[in-house]
Amino acid sequence: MTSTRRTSPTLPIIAAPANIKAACSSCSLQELCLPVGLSPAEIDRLDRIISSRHATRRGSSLYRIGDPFSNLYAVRTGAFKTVDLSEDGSEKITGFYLSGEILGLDAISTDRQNFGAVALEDSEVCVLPFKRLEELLREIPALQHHFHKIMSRDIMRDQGLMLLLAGMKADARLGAFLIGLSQRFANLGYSAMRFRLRMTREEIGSYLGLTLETVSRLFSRFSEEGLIRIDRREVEILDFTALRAIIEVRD
Amino acid sequence: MTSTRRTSPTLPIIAAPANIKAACSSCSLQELCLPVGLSPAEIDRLDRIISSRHATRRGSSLYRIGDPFSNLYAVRTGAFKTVDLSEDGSEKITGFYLSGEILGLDAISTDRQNFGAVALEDSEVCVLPFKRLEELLREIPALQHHFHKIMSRDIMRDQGLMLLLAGMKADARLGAFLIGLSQRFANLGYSAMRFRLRMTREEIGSYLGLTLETVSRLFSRFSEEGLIRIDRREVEILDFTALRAIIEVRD
DNA sequence: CGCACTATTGAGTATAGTCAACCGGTGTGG
DNA sequence: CCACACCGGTTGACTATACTCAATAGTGCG
Repeated sequence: MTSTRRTSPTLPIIAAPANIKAACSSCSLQELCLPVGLSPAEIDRLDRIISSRHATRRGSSLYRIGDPFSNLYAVRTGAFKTVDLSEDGSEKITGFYLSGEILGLDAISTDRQNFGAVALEDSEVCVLPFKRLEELLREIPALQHHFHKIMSRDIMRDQGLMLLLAGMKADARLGAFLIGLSQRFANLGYSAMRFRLRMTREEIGSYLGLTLETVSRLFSRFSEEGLIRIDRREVEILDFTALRAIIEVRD
Repeated sequence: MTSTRRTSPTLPIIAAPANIKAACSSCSLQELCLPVGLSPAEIDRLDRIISSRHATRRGSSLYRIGDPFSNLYAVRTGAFKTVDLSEDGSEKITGFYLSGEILGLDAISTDRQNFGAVALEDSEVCVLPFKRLEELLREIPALQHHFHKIMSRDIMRDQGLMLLLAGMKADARLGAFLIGLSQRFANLGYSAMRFRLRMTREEIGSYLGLTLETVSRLFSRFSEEGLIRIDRREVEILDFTALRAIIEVRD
């Protein structure tokens, strides 16, 4: 909504010049991203393999389905969606990624991108050359273990979503989605109770296996019931407990 | 649920004695499991960290939710399901695991088992102490990369299931399930066209987000339509192409 | 032999999907 | 600068898909 306004049409999509190259050592996401638990010296070694930052404009692709895989991407600022395209052209959203989260882990197994990554707002990522990262993992046990935890967390999260999709009714899905977003924003230091959705109703529906109409109706219902306040994409959670209660009603 | 009945109370669940300890070097799953692409010398080193095999009787748990995490498990023979228990006692199935597949990857992130693993038939696993495995990954780049691929493949597979659950109708879900099983059996060298289901209709339904009645009705319908022949748990795929066609009708 | 479990099938229902109209804000072009 | 078109969102009416409840039958194990 608003972000388009802020978007300067002249901003090119380029790797950032070397002088503003990525630097974990000075990054505010240090405690959420790859460097967790590393010593300053180790962070410095990590810094050295991160070739560049990369800006992606809202609506543009960071990578497309079928692209050869060579890098992982750590979201620095902004937000992304990953999308699966079916033959008929319709797209399904497989995930949303916020600051500190890693994109591209699924491509390791296939050496090609299996999904496309599209920026939901003007965003910036750190480019992590995977080959060099693997070398570094061999040398820094703490980084190795943390990387395994990151992949494992992805598996966990996906399984959580599977449970949600397989077992929950529409209202519980949307409730769980809001609570999940709330927690992720809280982790980033933002308010857990008030945040802005980065995606449309249609994108939420695609992700949750619902239609945009159902999502819209549920937002209205939650609002009437006093669980949330919602104005366009601004969400305020008014009754966190009641929202949690909705998702417990799992068959 | 039911499984308690069949479990013989006398067969102990134990680590196999040392003389029949796990040995990748002589395992028929070498090309599907961890050792993919390793030299004989490297496989030997892998062998040395695999402390034991472990037999699990049909219906018994390999591990339970909340167990501390220290090992991964490679399925050697048999099949497992992983289950999530909700407070009210109902269980949801998050995955099925056949020979050569790795159990427990989600627990790396939490240091505890997030799901329970229950044998669908009398089964045997190789126990992989994760700490020692990580050490070995640091020393054998080929093993490291393959392990990353295995984790990545898990992420891919989960995302595939998410797409299925979020976007497909009941018949497409079941069709995709059958085709997926068929491919996995084919990988193991079994027939792709004829196999035995290891799980009940209820377990399939739980996994696919359907009721057991819907699963049963769909099997009947597929059967009437000449797509498959099914007798209890014996499945024969008669028209693979038509089955594939069903799952394309997404959205 | 009988019980418990698994599976099949039917009838009625509820949930979410489909189709459609409408609204408001935003950005574009006359 | 205003009008208009477009996109995202809301709401309503109707419908279809899959769920619930229920009855029945076949298997396999104790």
